[in-house]
Amino acid sequence: MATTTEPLPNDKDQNNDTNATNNGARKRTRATPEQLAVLEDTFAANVSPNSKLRKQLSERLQMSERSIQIWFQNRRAKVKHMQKRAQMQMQQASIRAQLYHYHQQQYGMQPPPPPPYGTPPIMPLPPQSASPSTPPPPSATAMYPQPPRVPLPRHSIDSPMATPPALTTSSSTSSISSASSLDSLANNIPNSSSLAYPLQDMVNFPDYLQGPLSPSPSPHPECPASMSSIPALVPVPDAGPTAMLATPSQASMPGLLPTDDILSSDSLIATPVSIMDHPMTVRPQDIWPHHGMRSQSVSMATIHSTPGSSEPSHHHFDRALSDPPVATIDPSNLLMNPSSQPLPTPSQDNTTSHDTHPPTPTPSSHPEYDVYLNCTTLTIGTWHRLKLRASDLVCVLNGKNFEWHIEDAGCHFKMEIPLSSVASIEYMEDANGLADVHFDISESPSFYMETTNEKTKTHAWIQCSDFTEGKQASRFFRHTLKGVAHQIKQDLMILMDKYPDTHRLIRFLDQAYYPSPSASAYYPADSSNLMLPSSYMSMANANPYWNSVCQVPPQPTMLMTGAPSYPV
Amino acid sequence: MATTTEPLPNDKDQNNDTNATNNGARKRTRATPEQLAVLEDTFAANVSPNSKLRKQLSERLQMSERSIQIWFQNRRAKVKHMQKRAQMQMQQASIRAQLYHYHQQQYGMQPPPPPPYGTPPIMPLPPQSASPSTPPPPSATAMYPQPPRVPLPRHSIDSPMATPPALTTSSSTSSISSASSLDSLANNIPNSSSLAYPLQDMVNFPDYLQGPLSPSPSPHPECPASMSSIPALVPVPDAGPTAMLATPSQASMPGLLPTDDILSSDSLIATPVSIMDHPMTVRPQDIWPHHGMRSQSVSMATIHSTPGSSEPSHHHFDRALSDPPVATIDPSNLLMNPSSQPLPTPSQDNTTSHDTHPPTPTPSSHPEYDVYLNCTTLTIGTWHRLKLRASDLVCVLNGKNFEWHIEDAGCHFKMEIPLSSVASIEYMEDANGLADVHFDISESPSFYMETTNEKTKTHAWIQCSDFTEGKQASRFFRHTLKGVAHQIKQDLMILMDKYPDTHRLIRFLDQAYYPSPSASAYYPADSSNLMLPSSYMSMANANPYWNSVCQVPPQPTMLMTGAPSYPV
DNA sequence: TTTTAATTTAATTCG
DNA sequence: CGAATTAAATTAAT
Repeated sequence: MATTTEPLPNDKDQNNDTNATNNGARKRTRATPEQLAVLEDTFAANVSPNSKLRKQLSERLQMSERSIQIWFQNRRAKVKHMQKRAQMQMQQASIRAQLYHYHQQQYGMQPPPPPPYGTPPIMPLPPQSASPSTPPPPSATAMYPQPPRVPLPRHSIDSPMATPPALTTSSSTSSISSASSLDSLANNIPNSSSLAYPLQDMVNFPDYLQGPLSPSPSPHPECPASMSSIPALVPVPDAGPTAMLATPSQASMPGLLPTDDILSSDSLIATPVSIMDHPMTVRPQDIWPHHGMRSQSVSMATIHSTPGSSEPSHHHFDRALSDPPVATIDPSNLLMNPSSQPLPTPSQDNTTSHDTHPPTPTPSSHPEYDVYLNCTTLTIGTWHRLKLRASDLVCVLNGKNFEWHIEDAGCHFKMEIPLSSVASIEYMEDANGLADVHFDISESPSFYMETTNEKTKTHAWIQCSDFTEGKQASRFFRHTLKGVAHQIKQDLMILMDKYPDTHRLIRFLDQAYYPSPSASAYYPADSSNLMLPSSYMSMANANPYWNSVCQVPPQPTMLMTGAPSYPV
Repeated sequence: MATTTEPLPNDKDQNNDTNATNNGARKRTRATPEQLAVLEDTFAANVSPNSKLRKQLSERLQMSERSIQIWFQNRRAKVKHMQKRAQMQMQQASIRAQLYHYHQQQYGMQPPPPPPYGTPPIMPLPPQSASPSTPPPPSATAMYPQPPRVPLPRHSIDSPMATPPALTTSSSTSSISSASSLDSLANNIPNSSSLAYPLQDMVNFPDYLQGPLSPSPSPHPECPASMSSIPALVPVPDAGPTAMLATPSQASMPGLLPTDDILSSDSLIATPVSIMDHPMTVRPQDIWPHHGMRSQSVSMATIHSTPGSSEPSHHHFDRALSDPPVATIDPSNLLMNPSSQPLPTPSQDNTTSHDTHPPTPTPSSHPEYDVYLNCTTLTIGTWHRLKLRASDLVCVLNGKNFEWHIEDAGCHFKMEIPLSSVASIEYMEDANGLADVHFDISESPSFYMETTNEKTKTHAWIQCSDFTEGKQASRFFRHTLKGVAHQIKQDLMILMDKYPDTHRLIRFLDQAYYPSPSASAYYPADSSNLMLPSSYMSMANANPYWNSVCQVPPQPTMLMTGAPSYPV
């Protein structure tokens, strides 16, 4: 009772309920910023720590294990909730896009003006979706300050060809404007009666499209991409599968302590965490109030399909930093891309994900090895995608492209970055055993979503518009993957091994400090060397949950710091 | 969709997982109040219905069988969890009692003041157990609103005799105050240094005594009553084996439907329920939020031993409704009561419990027959004891006393009610095939706990303080047994047969209504007559789990209603 | 009001 | 089936 410094464990059984009377007087213990920093940092790498890690956190943070557990529960719930909101926005935007397109086709006229908030009145939507009692989700045009608009080429909105709803292959292409310009345009159009007729008289929107907007307790809406039965209505998610996670350190959180010994080794490797069933789609500012920048959400999606091409070619739209790309919609071609390519989700059996994959069903037909980058988070601008379960985020160098795969509520998205457009890849490790890998690219990625032909049960990728919130991926050309340091470092080395031409791109930077002394207590003095893929494999296999939450293998971080093994 | 009124509650098969993405959007189907009422009512009589009964419930409640099953599982787990919590409180109180007593003996001074919350500072506890981030568990004295305190006779606390720790027989008797007075006293004493010395330097508390207070991962603490190795430390559970169950109807739940046809006959008699390993110790408000009254937990136990008497005599303390009894402690005599009387647990072979027992090993040496009252619940005030397994609750008229036996985590308790103090026994049957038997008594019962001499392996009953939560048994003189109607009715008839002088006490009241028409679906038209003990016997034998959860035999309830068979 | 700690309950997984 | 865990929903404190 006298000598010990602080590692006095908490009374592991105090949590057993304290309120003896169960009198609802719950006492709230607010987490201090320091505690929060550690918790968030841990959450960034492991959204569902096992009891051992929780115990370590408990000791470190002087919180009860119960509180730790509850914090993580609530944290996951929070992300999930955000995702739900964001997805609703996405679908609303999608419906608006369909509407707009339908109008284009049917009447060759300006689309009905969307209301300043929420859903357009022409939609047979329940009033409460736009009722003031339920504040409309901070969508897009309403919530975010409009960026400086670059005048758009008029032709992009001035070709209202009255194309009939093409249910079959048709080369008709209706160009529409990009989101912000459309919105600004639409907002200036009075809600004329001729445009406000009820659309549902002609079009029966399937339930799942009205899903989240319906007042009825409809089941969770399906992915609107698998809608081959209604080819004219192309849901083009616009807000996209925006998901997020950032570490407080990334967000330049003030008062952040260099907490580093969270990612304990053995406790992490053995965690049979349950994999969350929902991918996360949230906006960064919902989770990280420290993000000063507010991204701008957009309202209208665009699709550019490439008929007949089994792999969509890269369309490098003319773009500027402040000018979203302009694409065209041709719904008639949506199902013309029958290359059934299931989403590569190596993390579902991702115990081998560190290994080079022999020819696997990949989004592309390149014979090259796929190299997977095991990461927890993808960040572009302030848009984030958090990997809570295996399929939420898959980053792979596949042939000549980097591909970021995102699965959200059954919808598969991806963006492709040609390796040729990558200017540099920077690996930066922090003191917490985490690392960022910055991809500086020279042009916008290409965006795709997967469609499912429900008749043939085949899948196809169709190009779509930038699905990141605010189309940030079209403006910010630095993509950052965040992951466990040595894990992603190894992936990079594998990458260099398989793709020697990346040597000139990759740089390993030691951002900062070595692990703090206290970290040694958590990282056992395991001096095992950096494992090469062959030996790494077996280790990964030891934990079937390997990639699901990007758990860290039992390797001391300090071995990862210092000079890069592959200086280029 | 047109005719039915409203009983189309939940779409019983909507849960077939619409989301193809296997995003396990766990659909939570919340039970309606009506469903809950039925479930709780069923649970009150049968905590583990078999599949047949579950199926009936499923049809009746429009819930899936799976949901029914899960509900019961969770319900059992809930009770069990409550029990664990309550027992830990009990043990904490016990430890405090020991501490206090130790102080009394060692130093003849006031006990160290307990801190406002949690464990006293003299305990070797890690600092963070009192850190602000982890608020200590609110102990009984802290959480419960203190009742109006009745001034206690000062002598009860003014005899701080410096008795040395009596490890052998000693007639020294140190009087201590009752719980509330002790707490109030202790709280007023400043934490002077002379009292805050480390006690463990002189006394090695066994691990199981420090159980919930210890920072070490101690295993589940044993019953503190079997501690003959440390005779000076007499664990006197104070919160006692509080357990509970009440039916929603008893708790005057609003919106309760007269559901009555739950206790299906054959499905009940054949249920091979697994017997839970833990008795239940929960507080009523944990389970029945409808209980308006909040019991007051107390902090200090008292013991009054009766040296040399093989059966403790009844000490009728001076008591008032708001004044807990005051007793004395003489730990030297704790092991002086070597009548090894195993707890009579007739329900372990209780298929014969309806029969008159020939001379069995009973707590008393009376030659009279023991008559067991098969019941599910004992209720005193808002304190409840639920019988989940056989030994959890045994109610027996044994010679001249009613005895309520309670076994909790290896600890045996009982309270004795002299037959002479019973003013009336009322049998009231409800429409659900359950019945309450109200015992109105004229004085407080006597309370005992069983000790085990670990050397001789003999057991002994020592008198202890009221172990019901809040010492309600010392204030409320109506004891209610709840059980299966005709079962307990028969027991009463047997009782009257064996103890003719109880005729004047027992009254059979027909509380209410006949079973509702819908009940006929669940009570097969088995018009078998009220079985007399002789014929009843065989039937009871058919189910070895007969008494463990007080399952109801296949007898129509309506036969039980109506005029009492033994009008007095 | 929003955020978040905490509770309750339905459901899942594993042994 | 139970134990442990988790998610969904809710409550309540901030």
